[in-house]
Amino acid sequence: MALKPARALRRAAAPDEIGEAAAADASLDLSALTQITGYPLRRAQMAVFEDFNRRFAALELSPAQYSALVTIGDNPGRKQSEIAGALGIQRPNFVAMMDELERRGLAERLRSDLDRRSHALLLTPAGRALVARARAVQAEQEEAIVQTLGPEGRKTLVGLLRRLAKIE
Amino acid sequence: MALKPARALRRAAAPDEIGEAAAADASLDLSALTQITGYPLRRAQMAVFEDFNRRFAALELSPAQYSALVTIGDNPGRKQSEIAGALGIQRPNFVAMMDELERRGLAERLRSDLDRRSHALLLTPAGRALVARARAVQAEQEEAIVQTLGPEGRKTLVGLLRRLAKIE
DNA sequence: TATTGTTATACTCTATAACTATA
DNA sequence: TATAGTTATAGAGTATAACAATA
Repeated sequence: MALKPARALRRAAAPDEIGEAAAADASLDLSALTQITGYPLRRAQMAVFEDFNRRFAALELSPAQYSALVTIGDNPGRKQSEIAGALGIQRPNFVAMMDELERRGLAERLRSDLDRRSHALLLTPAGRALVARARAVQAEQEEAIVQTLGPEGRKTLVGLLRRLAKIE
Repeated sequence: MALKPARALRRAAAPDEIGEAAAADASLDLSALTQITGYPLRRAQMAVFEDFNRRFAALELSPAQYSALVTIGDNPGRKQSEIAGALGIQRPNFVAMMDELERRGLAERLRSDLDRRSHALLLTPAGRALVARARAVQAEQEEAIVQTLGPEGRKTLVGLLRRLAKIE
């Protein structure tokens, strides 16, 4: 279903903005991990996604659902397998997500006339309205990251991550 | 494509940077996702962990197991709950991991005399030998990242990720 | 009463094989 | 034969409640 409400609500009393996990035992030596790329990469991803879930609890959108709706909205009429493939989601796993988005009246599948095997994906008016609200919430998270890293830091980070993920 | 070709061919031109989407379908517009932090952060984490798994297949070590062994080795005698907490792993989930590391003769649990509820964690000689080999493999992955981002790029990335994850 | 390790459990994510209907 | 969508399923990963032993 939606996200994990318990998990999102659990962090309601957290003091800071974005995650703060491993500080429990400051006397522990984690230097061998914090110096390599993979460990802070994983921790940062967890922190940002946790923050995302908290901000998007009211809209009931997971990161994957947000990425799907935005991609459908920017690429209307594309095949289901094209959307899934672009997002790195296995085709079988994308079926349940589309079922849910369709059930909530946010997106729809239209059978193509040219190739009746495929489904053309579109946003509904309600889906477009939700995406508009969601983009505004997302902009707030991005602004929070700017507060932490500075505008240049954020931009540098995104560029380095894109090169590392080979998505540009 | 089939129903409304005009809309299907529409391209939302990215105002900011490059919009040339991911590898699978180069014509898909993912610019709304690649410009925000969360999406490339997730994709980069997936790519780095996939590369980690390939490199560590021979040693049969997952990223989580590597982090546990390194942390135990750098903090011998610590309580099981301290190691788990420092790594952001729930205590119940750490039990099975320790069972496996112990079964493979890499780590051991010693009952503390001071507080007989707790287990002090240590590496075995075999565990220390494996960690030494694993650190060398890890250094190779880090060098591959330097090849992609440059030495300065890698260092900058790790620093930004640490600040974002609030670990230090 | 609180804490440590543990068991049991459940829910999400992800990966693969195989089916159907089309091509 | 091959492809798009689907079903079924299995495996990780991660979350919480509750229990026994110990403090």
